[in-house]
Amino acid sequence: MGVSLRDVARLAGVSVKTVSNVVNGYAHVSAATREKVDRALSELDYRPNLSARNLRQGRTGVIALGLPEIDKPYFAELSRFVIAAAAEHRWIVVIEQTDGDLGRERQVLDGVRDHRIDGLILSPVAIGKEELAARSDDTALVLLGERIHDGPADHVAIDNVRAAREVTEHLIGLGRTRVAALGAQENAPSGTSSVRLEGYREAMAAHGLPETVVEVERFGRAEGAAAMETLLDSPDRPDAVFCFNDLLALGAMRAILSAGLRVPQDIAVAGVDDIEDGRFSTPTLTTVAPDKDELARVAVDLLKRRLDGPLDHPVQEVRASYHLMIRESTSPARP
Amino acid sequence: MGVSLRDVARLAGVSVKTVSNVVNGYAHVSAATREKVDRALSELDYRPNLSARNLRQGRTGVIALGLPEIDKPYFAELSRFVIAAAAEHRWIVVIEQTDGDLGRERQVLDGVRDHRIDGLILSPVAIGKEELAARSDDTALVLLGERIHDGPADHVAIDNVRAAREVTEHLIGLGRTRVAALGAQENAPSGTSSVRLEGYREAMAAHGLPETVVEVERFGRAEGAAAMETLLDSPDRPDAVFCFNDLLALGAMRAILSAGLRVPQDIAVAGVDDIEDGRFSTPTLTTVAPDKDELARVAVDLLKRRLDGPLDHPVQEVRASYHLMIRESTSPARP
DNA sequence: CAACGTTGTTTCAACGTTGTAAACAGGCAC
DNA sequence: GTGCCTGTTTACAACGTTGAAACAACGTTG
Repeated sequence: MGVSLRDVARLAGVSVKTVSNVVNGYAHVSAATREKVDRALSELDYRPNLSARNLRQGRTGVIALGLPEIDKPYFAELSRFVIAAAAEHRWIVVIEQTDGDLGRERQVLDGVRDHRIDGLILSPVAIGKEELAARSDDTALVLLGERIHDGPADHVAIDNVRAAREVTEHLIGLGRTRVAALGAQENAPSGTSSVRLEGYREAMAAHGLPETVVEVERFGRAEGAAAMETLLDSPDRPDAVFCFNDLLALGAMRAILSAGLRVPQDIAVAGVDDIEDGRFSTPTLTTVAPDKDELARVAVDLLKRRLDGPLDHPVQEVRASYHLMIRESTSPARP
Repeated sequence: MGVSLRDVARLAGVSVKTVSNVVNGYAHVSAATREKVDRALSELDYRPNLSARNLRQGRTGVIALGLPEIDKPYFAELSRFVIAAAAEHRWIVVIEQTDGDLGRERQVLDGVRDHRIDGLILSPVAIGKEELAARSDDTALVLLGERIHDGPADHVAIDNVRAAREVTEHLIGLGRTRVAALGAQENAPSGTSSVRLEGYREAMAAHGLPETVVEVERFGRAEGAAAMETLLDSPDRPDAVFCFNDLLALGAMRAILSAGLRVPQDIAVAGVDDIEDGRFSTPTLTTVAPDKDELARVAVDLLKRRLDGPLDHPVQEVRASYHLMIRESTSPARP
């Protein structure tokens, strides 16, 4: 193994504990001793063994971030902020991929315990609130995203219902009357889809417009394109589409353009997530932009509070901010 | 803390070591004892404390993946495969972001040691081969990507020179004669840019065509768009552009389309990386598709070999495979 | 000058695990 | 009964660290 406190102590001619005290900045160490120890420390290039420190202190300095897929742009961008926020608390971040699969989500919850990871930020897809509540493990947990509200753990997300309503209102405000929702999911009762669908419905109902809802299996470009194609073939083709995320929207735009139609002139398109692709697509994509930095920061802070504070701290629900980014895909002007 | 071997041993009425033996699948344990212990294990829901195990064994079961930015699609997609490949060896993966910054790359190399991480897969941008060679740390290291060849550590990458030459040949094969290279970098002598530039030059020289090379600061969409705009303004506007990655290419396409020109009719565009965006952009993007799964798998395997094998194992250079994905952005037919 | 507080340093034990070596039981051959 | 395998189980020590407590030296106070 590497250099231990013992080696440093031997070289400096002091006890192991004194070296430990110097390393940890303990106040009552004489200047002379401190200097001796410091010299030995740098001569041997000592690095603390975190496994040992953690064994002693019961903390590992590692948190996990459980996501469906790291290579979906939204999650990749979010990860960036989570890693940065965690670094401010001197945590490093392990990424775990669940593929939105229940078994994998359970594994992540378990694996976190195996590795004595200090806490977990999880973006759940499949797991239910009851199962989370029943979990025996007491590792700190923060939920990220829209899947579970009023659950057994701290939670941070934007107000999806309101955001979805606002996007839909925006599309209606362009004068469109056949506004479709793309991205519903049958088997996700309390998930992302259902809250966004709810917002869409509120807006459509408020304006007395008929609803058109298309379901998808997953939230990818391919699914967005396929779903859009069925919409294009329908007798009452929409003149605007609210896609439940940007990938669906990009796929949908691709399908519209491939069919020889124009965006936004023939069909306006909006999404959610504000991924970078949408800022450079042709046309650029109108979207709901969640404050990802805030989401990440709040999630990490909640974890920190949970770890430092008493275990019976009440569960927190935090709403992060967002704003509507209006771009070419819903531009009223003809570009 | 949680349940320890000691607790299980007490309940089962055996020694701590016997429980350890059962947990680790040691052969010579009588069926009766094994059953007693197993019952106690599941009754208490025992989970090994990896900090302790690691302290004992000198391994942490954690590897790090050092990348410039996790939210660049190429790296996000690569991460997915690295995490999956690592999981097969029961490793978990910490993501470290360097922002392509020398100081951050140094920190990652150091931080890895602090956390006693078993190994590091690094995609270097700024750090030099000399500095890596001089590093005192003996943590296993694998380099990923094109930055450093014949360096002090195992290395895996595709043959970038050849790939770049093939893309350029493909563009020339379309009958284009003013083929520009977009993505050169002044201050990266042995980096991604220079190998791709080399391949471009080889192809252009072989056909006696004049070179046009545009530099960029970074490999993002915005830079691709900006660089393309300068090309569009130039007196001898290119009829094809080989961009050194897909983000540059997507930005470039955006600029071309915004200027009212068509891709590929007026200007054909090709990139490198095969990120998902390029499969759904309008038009879809021709690109060099590295086998990311292979890259990740080889990197992890090299790390594994380095960890298990003797320290003086000779440095390995591995070439991963790739293929040219021809899509609409270089299609000869008029879509 | 005795009792006490402060500062600096050390000793000890413990965190949970596993490798080593040794102890132990049973069966078998002599 | 003794010796010797084989299989099973255990005691002990060690990985590197730090909290608690003890201790030594010294200065202050009544």
